Amino acid sequence: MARPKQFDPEHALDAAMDAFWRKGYAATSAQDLVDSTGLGRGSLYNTFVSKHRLFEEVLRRYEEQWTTRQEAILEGPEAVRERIRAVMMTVVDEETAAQDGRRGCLAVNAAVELAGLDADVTRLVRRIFGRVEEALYGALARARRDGEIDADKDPRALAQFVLNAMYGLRVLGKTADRHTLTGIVDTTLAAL
Amino acid sequence: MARPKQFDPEHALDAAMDAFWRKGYAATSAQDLVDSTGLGRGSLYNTFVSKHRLFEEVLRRYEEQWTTRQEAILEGPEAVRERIRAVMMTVVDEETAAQDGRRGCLAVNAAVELAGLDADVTRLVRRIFGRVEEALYGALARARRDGEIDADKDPRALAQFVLNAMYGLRVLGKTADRHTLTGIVDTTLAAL
DNA sequence: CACCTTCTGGAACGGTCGGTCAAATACTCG
DNA sequence: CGAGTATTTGACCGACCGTTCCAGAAGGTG
Repeated sequence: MARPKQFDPEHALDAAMDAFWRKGYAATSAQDLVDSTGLGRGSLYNTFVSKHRLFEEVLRRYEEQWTTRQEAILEGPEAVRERIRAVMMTVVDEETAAQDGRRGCLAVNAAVELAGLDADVTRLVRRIFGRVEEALYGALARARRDGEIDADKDPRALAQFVLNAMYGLRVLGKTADRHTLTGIVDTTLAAL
Repeated sequence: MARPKQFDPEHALDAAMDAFWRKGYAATSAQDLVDSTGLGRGSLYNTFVSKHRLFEEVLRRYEEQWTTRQEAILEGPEAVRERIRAVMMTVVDEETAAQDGRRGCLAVNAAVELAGLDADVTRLVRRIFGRVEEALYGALARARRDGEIDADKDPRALAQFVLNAMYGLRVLGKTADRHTLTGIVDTTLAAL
């Protein structure tokens, strides 16, 4: 019908995600987004409407990618504790791998920066948190039925407990060393 | 020697802390600081040099106030688990009390927004985290000597585990309800 | 009291913010 | 190949950014 886009919107979304992830929402300028995506200002606004809408889209994409990966690990055939160790260790790995700035979890960063101030972001973050909790709950409930987890433990409480520890790692990961973080993972797993 | 200040710098610092706490560093403008402190631009810059220096001063004041309070609770005469429950519940209370925007912990917010990007803030945050960990460690080491905690438990690992859970609460506190948060506190305490 | 220093309030600074727009361009379809 | 439509480019917008500056006010000191 007309001139097609010269860029891949998903690729641009990934570039924008990287920018927001490193610097946060407020500190990432329109110019930063132009630079990181390589798009012109016009194309950027023509495609993504506004900085805010772009950020929402980025969060949705993050949910799609990250949550799906966590769900896949948690639905695996290994022992629950191994599966939960695996998801927790992806967090530790992410935080300690990058030598240049540990950027944490985009959803956690967004929650800390904007929850309560921005209704749309709050809603998106709540959904991401909810999905991960649900995946943990699924794994733990199944493990309890299978006798891997004591019958007197509440899978819902355990799921929230693990989720809490994972998000703690995102915060402590900003300053703590790998040894400390793996120690926390061990202590957390021992409580299941 | 000359004209004395018409305002109390500590009071201004508290007002600035409130502004930074609610909106974060980047999203708080010089105008916001003028409005919240009630100072003129001249007085503000004459006293606090720059937005960045002011934020550092605010973080130091936060450390002084918050850390001291946590240390006081942890040095108390009650059973360790009660003392640790008390510090964790102050977090839960803070997050669920405010109807208008749960602002979290200033140090956690600063860590998530700026650690890795701002060396001065990273250093200050690391010190705050360190002091709280040390206070927890002191309480747990004493409890182990007194037989309140099993001898085969490592007080350092437990201190970091509790610290991690506290910072998780700061994140989850953005979206979770009080019942969920208290449940997490219970599960965490049961692991000591 | 006059002097000197500091503080105060607000105008003003260059720069950047998020966002818009019109002209040039490149594609599809008839 | 010409008409029509959407994308691209980058100049441009008013508002606001963090910061500076200065004229005048207000004390303490001699």
